[in-house]
Amino acid sequence: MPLPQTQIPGRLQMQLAERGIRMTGPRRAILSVIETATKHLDASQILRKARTVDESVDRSTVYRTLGLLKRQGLIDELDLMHLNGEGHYYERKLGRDHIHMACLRCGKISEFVSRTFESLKNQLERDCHFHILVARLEVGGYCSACRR
Amino acid sequence: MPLPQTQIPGRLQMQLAERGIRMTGPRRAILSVIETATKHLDASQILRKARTVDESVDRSTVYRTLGLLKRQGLIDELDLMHLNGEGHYYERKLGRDHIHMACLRCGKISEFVSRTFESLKNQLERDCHFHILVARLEVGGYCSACRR
DNA sequence: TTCTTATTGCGACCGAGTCGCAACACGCGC
DNA sequence: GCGCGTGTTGCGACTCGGTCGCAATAAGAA
Ligand SMILES: [Mn+2]
Ligand SMILES: [Mn+2]
Ligand SMILES: [Zn+2]
Ligand SMILES: [Zn+2]
Repeated sequence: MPLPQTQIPGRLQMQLAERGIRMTGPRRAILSVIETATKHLDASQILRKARTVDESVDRSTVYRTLGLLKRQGLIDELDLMHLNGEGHYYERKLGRDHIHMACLRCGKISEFVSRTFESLKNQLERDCHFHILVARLEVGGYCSACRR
Repeated sequence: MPLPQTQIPGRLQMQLAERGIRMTGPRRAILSVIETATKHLDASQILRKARTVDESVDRSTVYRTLGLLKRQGLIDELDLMHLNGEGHYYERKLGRDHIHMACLRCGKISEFVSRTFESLKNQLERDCHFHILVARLEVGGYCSACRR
């Protein structure tokens, strides 16, 4: 069996280590895929890419790892308006939340960071006495290019 | 075959009529279920309730009708954080959008109307030149009773 | 190195949602 | 009220995203 390629442990790997969570070959492969992703990936895309690193990774391991990362609050799960089928998309959670806009005509996904969004969440926590762990704002409509 | 029970045509039924969309028995059953719902229903709950009005309604007709109502912008589709399985929930779209909060411990769903949310949407339309047709803000966390 | 325990691959499974098709019924024009 | 064309329906088969139980395996603490 080939050595797992020595790679600088990414942030995700470190964050799991800090929490005392066991690190394995398949996990390293999946984490690196998520960490180096340049767009929102669904589970089957993550699987395919992870397999180019570790041939033997199984579909269920991908789902189990995504479940782990969700529970740890390290990734977000998105619908992106279910533009293509019923699947979900995943992305690393970074400092500030962002809004996702999906164009219903061309399918383009754009992102937007907003101070107002932060205020809205604060208002919610205050007025509703609700402790927010995840907040997902997804919008569907027409992007600047497709709108007329 | 029994006459479809004569019922005052609800708002949804009227809105479809205005748009010149054909009205049928199964549709009337499904619309009335959605219109009289007191909580967020998923497709199988809608089916079950619709069948108490019209025994013969089929699962696929429910999905087709939900698709129609979505395309017409008359209902919203919700994840409610997928607290139970992967299904979606539906509710009539009324005047002002509202936010959904799902308690990850007790499962309670609460709703909240916010002026800030409206401003946020306006800001988005202005700053991103994006024409919003649907906006879904869903929040997961702990409700006032479960938080400590 | 040993030992415990978490994790994995596998295969079978489940449930949500879709689709093609032939039968049906809505509602328009007569 | 009576046809007729077209939109809608029920049905059954299917796809696809995601889950689960289990025996084999590998982490990592001691
Ligand atoms: Mn994003
Ligand atoms: Mn969803
Ligand atoms: Zn577009
Ligand atoms: Zn609660």
